[in-house]
Amino acid sequence: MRYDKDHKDRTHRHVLAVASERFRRDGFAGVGVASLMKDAGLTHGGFYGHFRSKQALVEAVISEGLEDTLHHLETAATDIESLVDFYLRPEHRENRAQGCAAAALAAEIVREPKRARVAFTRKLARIIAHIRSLLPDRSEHRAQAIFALLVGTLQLSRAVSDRSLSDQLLQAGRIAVLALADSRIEDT
Amino acid sequence: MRYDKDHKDRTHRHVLAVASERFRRDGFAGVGVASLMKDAGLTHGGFYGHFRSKQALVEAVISEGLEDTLHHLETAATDIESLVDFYLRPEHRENRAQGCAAAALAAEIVREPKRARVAFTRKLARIIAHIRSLLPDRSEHRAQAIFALLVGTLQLSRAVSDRSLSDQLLQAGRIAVLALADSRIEDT
DNA sequence: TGTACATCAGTGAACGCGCGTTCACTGATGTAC
DNA sequence: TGTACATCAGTGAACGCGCGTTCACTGATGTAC
Repeated sequence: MRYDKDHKDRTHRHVLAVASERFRRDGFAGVGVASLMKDAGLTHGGFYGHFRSKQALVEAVISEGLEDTLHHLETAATDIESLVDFYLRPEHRENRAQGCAAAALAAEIVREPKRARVAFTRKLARIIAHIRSLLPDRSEHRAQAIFALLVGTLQLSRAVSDRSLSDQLLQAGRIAVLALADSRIEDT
Repeated sequence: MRYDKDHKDRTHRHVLAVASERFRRDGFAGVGVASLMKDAGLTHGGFYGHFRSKQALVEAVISEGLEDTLHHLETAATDIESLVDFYLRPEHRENRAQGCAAAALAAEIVREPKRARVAFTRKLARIIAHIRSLLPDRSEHRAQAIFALLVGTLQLSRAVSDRSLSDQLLQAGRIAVLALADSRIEDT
């Protein structure tokens, strides 16, 4: 079956998008090539027409596959309050696949080769720059701490088995982020 | 070779301890039974004399294998400043295997069965209770946010490829934890 | 005290299985004549 | 306009490999007589 000129490109992006969700839900090691391609509506053999290896896919997802989520966060968070509303809402906790990649994958990215960690670092820098732009004093340190707090809060709220504790953690994170954003404390 | 009465018990605890380190470094999926037992100085077949399955080991590590680390944190952190000194020091960032299990494994524990998440929740509650005892106002919310901030900061500082950014993140986390601990903001 | 036997933690070959990867093939459609 | 051929994204059988797991076995030492 011959396809139109940009068919392969569309498939490539589709596989990347599916992988991006599967990785966030099941981890890099938890997603097999065959299972991934099945989710994408294809068979496993075709994978290698799009990516050199599974490792190459992991790196492609980190450097290209998370663009939409980042964009989503950048547009949804127009001030600190909308940032916490967006990030710490229960639906984000429940939906790892479409959620923040840093919260889902940071612990695994540690084990990836330098190239992948460089790509992750670039994304992180963009997020922090965005948060910084929402802060009254444009503090870099404060922006960094706020994002770390968001990531940690979301992760703990997901890992915990007790629903009300999980809700409490989200609430605690919310209050602390707002406190940090308002804080008058110097950061040097 | 017949062994003395508590030999098997010692081996059991030894395998548990080795697994606890390997899991924190390589993730649950990244540690094979054979490789684990080799690290413990044994052969793979013997594993099943100690644990019903790899899954049972994962659950055993979560509910029993992290006791020493928890104890370590509880004794090292006698006030908020020693807590951040202990948690956010570069050696902790570099040493995942002996470091905080929440930072290393929270993102993976999400995928574990309820039983494992219940065990994790208990550990987390103890940590938070300890942090709470260090706070001037004994605020639960603040203690929760502080631990989330510590976890998120450590993870991001580990994932990032740039050394000076990583150091900056640790520093930003430190300042923010101290700010939160001092904060006069109400938390209801 | 000496000998035969029981014990049982640990060994390592073997199992089925799913992994990542390769490759000869398919077949719908664009192109050449 | 009709026919022969080239193209190439996607197919699926097959590969070696390491996984988790099983099990018959080993062999040092405690126990029975």
